Amino acid sequence: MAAREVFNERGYHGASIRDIAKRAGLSLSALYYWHPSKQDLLAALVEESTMDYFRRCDEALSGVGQDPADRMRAMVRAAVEYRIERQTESNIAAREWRNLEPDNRVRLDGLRVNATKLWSDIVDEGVRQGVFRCEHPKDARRAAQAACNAIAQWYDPAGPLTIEEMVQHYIPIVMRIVDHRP
Amino acid sequence: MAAREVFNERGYHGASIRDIAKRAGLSLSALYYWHPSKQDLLAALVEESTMDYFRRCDEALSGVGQDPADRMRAMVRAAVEYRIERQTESNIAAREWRNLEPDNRVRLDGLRVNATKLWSDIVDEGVRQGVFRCEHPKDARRAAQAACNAIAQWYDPAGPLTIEEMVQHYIPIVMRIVDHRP
DNA sequence: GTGTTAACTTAACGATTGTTCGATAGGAGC
DNA sequence: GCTCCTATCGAACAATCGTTAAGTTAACAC
Repeated sequence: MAAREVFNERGYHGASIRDIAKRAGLSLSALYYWHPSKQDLLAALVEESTMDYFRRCDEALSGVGQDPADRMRAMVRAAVEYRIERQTESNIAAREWRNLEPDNRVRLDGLRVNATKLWSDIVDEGVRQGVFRCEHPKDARRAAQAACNAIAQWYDPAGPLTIEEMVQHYIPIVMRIVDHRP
Repeated sequence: MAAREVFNERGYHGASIRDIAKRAGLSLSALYYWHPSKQDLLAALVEESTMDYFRRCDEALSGVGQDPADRMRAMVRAAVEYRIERQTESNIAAREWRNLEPDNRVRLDGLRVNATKLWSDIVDEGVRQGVFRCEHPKDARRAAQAACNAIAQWYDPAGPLTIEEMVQHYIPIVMRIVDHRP
């Protein structure tokens, strides 16, 4: 989808449907034959990307045991990989969320809440077991998510850091945020 | 400035100059009498806000000694206070940075680099002295900044957390991110 | 009273926006 | 040969966009 590139470069309102069509190698009318509206282009993109994020996290957790530390490590891996591998969509979803029309926003907010709950449950269980000793679990969770989310804003695929290195850097950071003590 | 509200609600391209004028209680032409262009409205807003951030950080650091831990705590306080007290401008600057025209962007990028260097210098000095033991200072700095920056995205002034509580929550989080050991 | 200036007004400018319409080309089925 | 359907085209729609021009009002200086 070429809408991805144009939305990323110019933002939702800054991107014209003519730019998108041109980038896709389609005429204006041909684009409308395939997609009903500009809003639908954004909603479809955000939905696919958000579902991909949730699915990655869900699968990562299903492949690991019940230990909160293990689950947190799996979660960070999934999150870091997603933010890098789906960098463009991640940034569009973050920036253009507000430009979704109410129906789309409400529907997709559900997905977002689900994903955040995956983080919360791990932190809460770790605190309950006493292996995470952070004083404020909610803020620890927010800090951990924010650190991972921000990767999409600055990561340079042509830079020195591989995805695996990023995962290995961010796992200890997040473990310290939740104050993990084995 | 009413541009602040409208840019925040609709984004730069989504906000029309007519909306901004109406919100300011001005006619369209009266707005143009006071401000040369829509782009100038955004640039002025972002510049003032970014300078305020830098000034707050700078003053916080000048009021504290050379100990990296003390300096980091002062920095977190300044950052958290800024993200809450200037929440709207903070969000606009973050989201609409890309919509600054090249001249404005280049000029303001300098400010942003300066602010980031304040963080880097503290982390680097802490690592040099051995009081911060994080393995990857650059990523620790990025995580700390991201955690503080994100506050502007979710903080609710009508919610249960006061500014001072936020400061007290985020100082230990950041100290753990840089792996401070006294 | 005359001239100057600041602070607006109404009206319009050309350009671009998202979207739609009717025409048409080409292939498949019969 | 005829019909149907998919995919696309060029052209146009009304609306809105950022910006500007020209005229008006009120206050003040001298």
